[in-house]
Amino acid sequence: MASSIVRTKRKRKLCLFDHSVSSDSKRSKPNGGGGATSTNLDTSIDLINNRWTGRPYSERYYEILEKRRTLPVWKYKEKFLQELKGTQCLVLVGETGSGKTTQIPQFVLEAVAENVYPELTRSKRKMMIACTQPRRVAAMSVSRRVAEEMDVVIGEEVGYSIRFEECTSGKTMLKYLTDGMLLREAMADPLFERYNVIILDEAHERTLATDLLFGILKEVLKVRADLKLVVMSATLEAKKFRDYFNGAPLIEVPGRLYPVEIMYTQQPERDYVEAAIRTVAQILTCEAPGDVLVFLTGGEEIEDACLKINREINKINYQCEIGPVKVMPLYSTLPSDMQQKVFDQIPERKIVVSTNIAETSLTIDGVVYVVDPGFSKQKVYNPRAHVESLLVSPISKASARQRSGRAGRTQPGKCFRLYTQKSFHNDLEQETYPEILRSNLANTVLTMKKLGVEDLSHYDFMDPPAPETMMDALEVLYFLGALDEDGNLTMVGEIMSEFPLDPQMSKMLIVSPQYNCSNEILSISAMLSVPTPFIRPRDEVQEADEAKAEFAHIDGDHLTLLNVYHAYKQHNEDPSWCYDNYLSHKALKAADNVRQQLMRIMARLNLKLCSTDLSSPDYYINIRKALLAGYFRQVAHLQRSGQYLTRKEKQVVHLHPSNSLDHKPEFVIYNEYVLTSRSFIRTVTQISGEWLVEYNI
DNA sequence: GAGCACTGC
Repeated sequence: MASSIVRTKRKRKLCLFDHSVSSDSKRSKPNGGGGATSTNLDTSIDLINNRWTGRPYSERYYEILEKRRTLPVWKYKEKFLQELKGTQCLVLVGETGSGKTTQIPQFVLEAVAENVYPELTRSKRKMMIACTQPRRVAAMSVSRRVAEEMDVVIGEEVGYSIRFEECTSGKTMLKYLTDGMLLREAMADPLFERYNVIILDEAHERTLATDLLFGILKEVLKVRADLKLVVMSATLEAKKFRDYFNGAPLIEVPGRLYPVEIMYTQQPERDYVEAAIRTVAQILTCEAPGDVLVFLTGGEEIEDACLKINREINKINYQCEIGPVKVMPLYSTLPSDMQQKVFDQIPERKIVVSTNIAETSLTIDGVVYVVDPGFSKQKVYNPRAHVESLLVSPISKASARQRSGRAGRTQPGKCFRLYTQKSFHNDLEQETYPEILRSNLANTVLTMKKLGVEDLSHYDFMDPPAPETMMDALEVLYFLGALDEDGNLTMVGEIMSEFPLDPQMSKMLIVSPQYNCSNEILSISAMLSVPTPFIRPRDEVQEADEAKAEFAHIDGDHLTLLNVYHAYKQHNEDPSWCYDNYLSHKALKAADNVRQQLMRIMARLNLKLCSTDLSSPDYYINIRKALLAGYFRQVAHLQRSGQYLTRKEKQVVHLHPSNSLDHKPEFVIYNEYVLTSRSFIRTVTQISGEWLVEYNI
């Protein structure tokens, strides 16, 4: 993989964006038919024909139905439907394997169709049920499964809606969607008028979107008697949900997992990675066959641990035969084909060393042993320093239970917790802190304002964020011109809320036509919205850095990213070109996708798509000025000492070594502040001190 | 001269 393949010259520009803009109005419209509800009161009457399609049921339908009936949640069907009769809001606790995600929405759909809840169908509203999921893959795969169970075509009666993909039609009665998507819909439809029942699934995960939906829906229920809400959760925190929703009835459904034996260490471990490796060795030598899942905190740590585990295995193999073993890393930034390997059926015994991704997002069947050192990287927000950072922190009890459950999916298993039982009981928090308490809330506050929340200080959050965090968010929005002195949304704020981006980035996009560089700012925004495209394999560090240098722009990383995007388009999005240049095709494809979405929004808002002439000396100057228009609060100033100070908080920071600058400019804007071995500012671009004057900073 | 858990719009 010689870096000489790279032909793109530094500062090379391309004009790629003269093609016309397509319209964004692809949202499905309800069909004019109105009441799609059947009044068939007895489900057993029509055993031959599918009530939704009128077509005869397939054989497969009956096969699946047999299996569905054995799910724990089926025993609670009548009780659930009955309880829902007397209430607007209901909480259901169902642990892994209860079948709640696939079955409950179907129960609700049937009951509504049979007019069990006349209050819901009194209006002329078309029947529609929403079920939210925190993750896109889940929304998609669960809806596919449910369509199969109902013997209908996906996208017709049952569909899904996720970012970049709408799979619904006028016929759709049951829609799975991400919680973020439902929040987006609420912006245009604040009373959720297209739905009669909303189901918030995986509520225990407490994503930012779910937490916001809690508050909004609680209000909406007051004014919409023809709406019901079902909150589904996997943990005991459900009691908290019940209290929050004014004592809503609570139903508990058992899960279905094989028993998992929990082992604790006698003494606290000093080095959790070392302890994890030792535990794996013990499992291989002392325990019955079965795949092993080890939880660690990050990609680098995982790659390291994989090497060491392999070394251990070689040592053990000297002494005794333990059979073929395969060690596999798993983390989100791992290339997809490598990720896929953990799902392959292989003759060797699998040892998967994974981040939290295997705790909720991915399920690996066949795991019998789980090794849980009790840590994960978590986002924390410091409102004083205005920074989000990642810290290795102890997990919660709920998280520990979820991890151990991964050992009991196909047979009884064992979980080795690398901490003491006492520590589990005394030191671990009950639940992971909800995301809303760990985030910068600028975007959240903008969303709330758009949704019409006027008094943020008295908003009914399940867990209210720190007042400082809210103040900080209000301040950012005020300085960006999204809010006026009274905290009301301005015209600019309205426009900003249309973008699925942080407010700074939305602002930079909105003003970019004034700097005659919206095409370029679109590309940069898209690139900043995806993980870094630069791949740096540990044994090819030098080659990778050389490849990256071919794209480097001496004025800064934002412009380097622009060069990469342009080169990617120039090479027709060729995956092998990406590979040869140490670029992630996955990341670049994602950026291209984001860019298209942003471009459609720009067009819808009549924001001009334009570029400064490539040969003009202002080409890059305009781009840098537009960057500053969004990120003027993230400026660092070079001191005589050679250090940088952030302009606002006066924090000592250092340029991240990954930067592409060839010198230390007096002023830089930065995209990210990262707290690791030192305080770094990452993704930095040089700006001129004179440009700062108009921002009063 | 380091090293970005994981989602989501």
